[in-house]
Amino acid sequence: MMDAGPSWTKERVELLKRLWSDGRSASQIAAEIGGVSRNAVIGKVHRLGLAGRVVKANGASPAAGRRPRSDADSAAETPSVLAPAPPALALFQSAPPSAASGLPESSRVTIMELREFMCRWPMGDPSTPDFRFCGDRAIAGLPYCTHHSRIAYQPAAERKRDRKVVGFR
DNA sequence: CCCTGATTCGC
DNA sequence: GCGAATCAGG
Repeated sequence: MMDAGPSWTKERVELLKRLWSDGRSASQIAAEIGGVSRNAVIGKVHRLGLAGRVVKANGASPAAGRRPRSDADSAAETPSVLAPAPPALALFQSAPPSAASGLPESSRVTIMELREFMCRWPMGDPSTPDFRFCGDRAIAGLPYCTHHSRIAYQPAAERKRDRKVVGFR
């Protein structure tokens, strides 16, 4: 039989649509469908016009896949905007600089900005207005992002002794 | 570093 | 149409 590669059959497309609308990530869908990469899934999703599950407020993320491989323009690249002064919000007065250990603390959102797919790891004192949630992309089915999931779900064997107070920070 | 989706473009 | 490469961001 000349069964070429398992392309996007109607069944596979329907499965894709279903999983995508179901909120599964591209990589998860790719793994579930099998035989395709997450890029393939994303590409197909876009061609199907399914992209943009999340309604962004105001085209907040225009930047994405440019392809600088064309050296032609790379030569004429203009550095332009240099970022001289980082705002450096001094958010948590109780947060020492000891975060140098590599603590991501990337996004931080208020409870109003918190979405289902965002990490609910509490950060700061809940009794103060500075209180935020981590807000990173949560692992599907879990309330936390990958980083905080590792903290929250430590194997008992590993945290036996080194269990420093994880405290919400 | 892990992940996420977005985009471009050679095939 | 397809998806790897690449990008930006969490």
